[in-house]
Amino acid sequence: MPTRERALALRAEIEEHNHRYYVLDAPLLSDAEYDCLFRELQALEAAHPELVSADSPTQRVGAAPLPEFAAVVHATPMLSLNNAFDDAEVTAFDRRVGEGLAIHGDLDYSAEPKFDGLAVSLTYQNGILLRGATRGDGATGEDVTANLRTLRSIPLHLQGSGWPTLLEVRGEVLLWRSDFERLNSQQREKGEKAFVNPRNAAAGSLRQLDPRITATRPLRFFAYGIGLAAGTSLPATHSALLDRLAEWGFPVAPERRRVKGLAGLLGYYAHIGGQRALLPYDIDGVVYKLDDLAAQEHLGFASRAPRFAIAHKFPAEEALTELLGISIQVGRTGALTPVARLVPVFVGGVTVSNATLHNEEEVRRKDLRIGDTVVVRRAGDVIPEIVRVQWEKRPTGAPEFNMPTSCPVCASKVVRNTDEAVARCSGGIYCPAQRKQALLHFASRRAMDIEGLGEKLVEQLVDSDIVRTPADLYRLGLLALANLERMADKSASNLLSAIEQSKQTTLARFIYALGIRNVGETTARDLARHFGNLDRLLAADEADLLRVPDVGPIVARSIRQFSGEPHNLEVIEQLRAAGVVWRDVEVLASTASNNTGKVFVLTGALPTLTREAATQMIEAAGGKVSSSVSKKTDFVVAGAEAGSKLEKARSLGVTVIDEAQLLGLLSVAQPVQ
DNA sequence: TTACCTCGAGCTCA
DNA sequence: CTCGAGGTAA
Repeated sequence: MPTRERALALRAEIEEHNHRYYVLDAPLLSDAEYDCLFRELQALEAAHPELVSADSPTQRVGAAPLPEFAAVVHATPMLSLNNAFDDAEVTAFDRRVGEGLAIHGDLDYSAEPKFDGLAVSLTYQNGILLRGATRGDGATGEDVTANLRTLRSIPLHLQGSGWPTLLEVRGEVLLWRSDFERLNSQQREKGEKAFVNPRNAAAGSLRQLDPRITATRPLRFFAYGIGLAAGTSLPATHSALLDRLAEWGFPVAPERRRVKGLAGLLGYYAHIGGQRALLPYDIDGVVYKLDDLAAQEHLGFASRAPRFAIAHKFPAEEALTELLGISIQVGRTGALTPVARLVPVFVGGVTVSNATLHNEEEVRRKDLRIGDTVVVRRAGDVIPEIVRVQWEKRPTGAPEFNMPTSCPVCASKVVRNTDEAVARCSGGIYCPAQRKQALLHFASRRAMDIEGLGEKLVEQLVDSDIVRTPADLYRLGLLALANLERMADKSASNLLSAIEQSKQTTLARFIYALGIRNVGETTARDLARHFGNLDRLLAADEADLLRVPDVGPIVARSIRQFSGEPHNLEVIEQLRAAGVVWRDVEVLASTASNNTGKVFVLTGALPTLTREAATQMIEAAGGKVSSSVSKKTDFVVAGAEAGSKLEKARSLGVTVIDEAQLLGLLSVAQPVQ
């Protein structure tokens, strides 16, 4: 057989066995027989490098390391699902779906386990794996193609036929528990650190810059849906779509089922719950999706999650531990937060030793006392929470918790407004804790972006009284930094140059950096845009401030309080004197105000602009971009394959425009900065 | 909130 | 080798 044909045959055969092993879980060959084929192909390709192709199974061993991961903008955002924690919430979901579709009687759902891994997106062009990306914040993720290529359960090219020319498959990367155990014993043998749970091990493996390391980690993939498909028609139901994905070579959960109505959903939940410990991988619940894809489209999305699907989560794992004490954290605004210090306990896959208690009321309600035995869980997957106290184990004489009446850091009086739950230290800038937080905020990435000024450094700078206000940062010299820990020549000069660089900023960033209460990034931008320069903002009275879009009485009062404080004005003067500058934003001209406050909704794929670019342009012109169509929407910008938003716009009589019309609208108001 | 990866640089010991 | 900072993910 000619070499070329032999290579192709070997590839096909190896892929087939990969598929049988990793996807169907039904191998035909022993590992040794498989290795034999694999080595033959490797040898062939080594002898004939021109035969090597990116979709050859030998390429799964991992390409050369990358300097960094590139950003990937998702064609359609990778949203998360709403959660249901009990039967009542599932019942409500089923009722909402029925009402939304005006259907009485049982609905058909597709139900599947909810894998505990990381969400990824795989893009195939003409059947070839083109790109793999992490979910990121839903809009933008990271390009981890080289790493995902090494997963044998991910097809490098699609099988079967009838696949779209452009296909984006979404699914979960995870480790099976048995593979995780094996990986950890290998790690220990090599003298490296073991991972604490399969999810983190999978996440860590995927974030390796060197794909050759990823290749040695037994990661798996399960597909659960698609983000995009162009060039062919798809099945009418989600369950048929999953079957189709299986035909194309993707692993899909064998536990998936079609179920009918609420009873079917709850029955499935109970069934999978019973199987949970027997499954080879970790799951944290089950997912229900309305099966009919057209009906899904009809229901559409509410804010950040689809209306047609929900995750029914298993109850969070709980553990017993002891409350060692309650410490008080002082925030940037002086807010005092009680934090439970716990005897470390492993729960929900991590070791928990702290849990925020939010405020005094919360501690009272749970009646926590030092020395109590408490039930701890991780609520909503992440935040540790004290569920309750085991009263019977309470040590005798344990005193009630009281919020301190003076700040634990600066001893200033603690005040609490009658209508608020939070107690605050009244020390303001005299409180070192508040100063530290204010400085960290000032230096943070979204504010002045002073790289290298982190927690430990701020701690040292404030404690040694080298820095009291943000303006002091700009007076720092090599000498002042000389005696600090971990701050030798190189670090010091890097810090100074980062501080120097931060002097060039924007008005919006600067306003945000000031840390005015209730003024976050968005409000800071609104203020910068409205007033155009800082002096006008500082001189504004409440009435002026209320004219800014989205500024209400509370925000207006906070700003007035800030600018009425001479010390704040002084620091601002010092900052300007030190050379902090920004280009004043021109107040939008009257022609531009055509778009001011107008609400745009983007739907479908625009011919030339990305969603991000369109959003930026609209915002720069004073408009707003919203994710869902309502009566308040002024324009719906529709692109190719616009879906339910377009229908909704028509039914509400909202003006629908295309990209060209959008550009026309915006062109009268060119972005100012 | 915790766990993980990665980087640059400081510290430590030969 | 260890630390601090900065990033990501759930």
